[in-house]
Amino acid sequence: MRLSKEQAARNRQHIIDTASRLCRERGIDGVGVADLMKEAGFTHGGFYNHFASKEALAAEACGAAFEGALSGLMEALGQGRGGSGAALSQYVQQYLTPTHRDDPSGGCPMAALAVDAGRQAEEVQAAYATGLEAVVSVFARQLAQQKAEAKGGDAASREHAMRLVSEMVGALVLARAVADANPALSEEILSASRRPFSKQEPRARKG
Amino acid sequence: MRLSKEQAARNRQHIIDTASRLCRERGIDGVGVADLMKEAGFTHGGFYNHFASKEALAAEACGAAFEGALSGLMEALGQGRGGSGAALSQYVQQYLTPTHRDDPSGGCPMAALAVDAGRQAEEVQAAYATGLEAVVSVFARQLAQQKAEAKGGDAASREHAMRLVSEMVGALVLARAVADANPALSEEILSASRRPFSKQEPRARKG
DNA sequence: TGTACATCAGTGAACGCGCGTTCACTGATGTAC
DNA sequence: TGTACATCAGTGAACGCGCGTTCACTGATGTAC
Repeated sequence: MRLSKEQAARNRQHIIDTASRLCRERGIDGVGVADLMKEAGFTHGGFYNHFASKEALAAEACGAAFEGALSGLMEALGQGRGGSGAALSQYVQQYLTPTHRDDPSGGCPMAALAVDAGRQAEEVQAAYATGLEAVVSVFARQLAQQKAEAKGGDAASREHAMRLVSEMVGALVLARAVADANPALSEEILSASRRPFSKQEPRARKG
Repeated sequence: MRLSKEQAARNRQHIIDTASRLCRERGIDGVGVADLMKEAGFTHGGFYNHFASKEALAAEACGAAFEGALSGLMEALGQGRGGSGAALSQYVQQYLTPTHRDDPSGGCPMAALAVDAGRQAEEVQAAYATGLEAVVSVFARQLAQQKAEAKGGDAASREHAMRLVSEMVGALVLARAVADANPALSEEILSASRRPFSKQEPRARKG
């Protein structure tokens, strides 16, 4: 039953990617080793051939989720039309949609793992912190570029990036929290934060 | 061993309050029925004399956490000095402190239960949604009052409230996620969102 | 008001179940000669 | 290049443990007469 090194490495990565999705959907403590391995197409005994512990896997899964999110972010910013400002606007608008809200397993790890990470061991938290720092710095660079284009200087871009990321993550997390129980409120939360980035989405008429 | 109705009701409330703290700290799935009852000073068997299920308890605990948070919010807004704007500013600044960050069990349920609520049954999510709606409407009323004082009209106060709550919750949740692994980043997240509400906290000098 | 009995909050043992982890085993791959 | 053996990814049973929930029991409270 021994596999080639290449196949073993591919299987290992497949387990990490599966965990990355499942953990975002159900939370780290909501994913059992047996569950995970079954979902990945294996029996659970082989888990410890790849990982020292569930915690070690969780840290790798968290890192993998951020890798995916970052490459998505870079791609979105790279192909933006009409200047860097437009690209960021488009990214933020797409982030704050019901589609993203309803897809935690494929969506933003900052939002899906936020509360979890604070309760996990430092190994997981470190992966989260590295990913968050990377996202913030990409946002800051983009905002600085945008401000330079607008001849406004790059002052405080990092602080601006922090606040923007906080609002995006907060809105997504709150929208998810009430999505089933109060869909109208959930949609309202998303659109409130989305509107400032949209030229086609005017504020609802005053009652 | 039968207790008076009053004592039984007090014990029940004590269990709910204990659960409210523990769930915010460890997450709903992180609190066992036996754990909880022991922490409250009872043996675990009696749990089902008070609650139909752990889920029912979780919903009551979530509701109780929001009750406490709301009364804290009302109190803070009621005793604000220098107009309603100052009171809200003070509340937001205190919300975004390391002290609050490091006290999830006594702190904001929106932040502590956000990701959890999205994964829980509708009973819990409904309690969360009710609480969130109440917080947002208190914020909106306060912002409307503040804008009226500044003769700016009350336009879009609710939308403004939504965005503010999203940013506050996002910042707190992100700050907690990286508090151990990257304390400097954690503090930076809080101060970025806190500064606009503070007159005494100027932006750090440009590098 | 006094007595007899039903109620029910709390106790602690027990239930089946799934958890993370360990283990002996299999057999194709990788390596030493 | 060919043979002999060590390696190790995957299997599936088993481990101790804690989970949510149920149960028979206790005895003071609440109630009916």
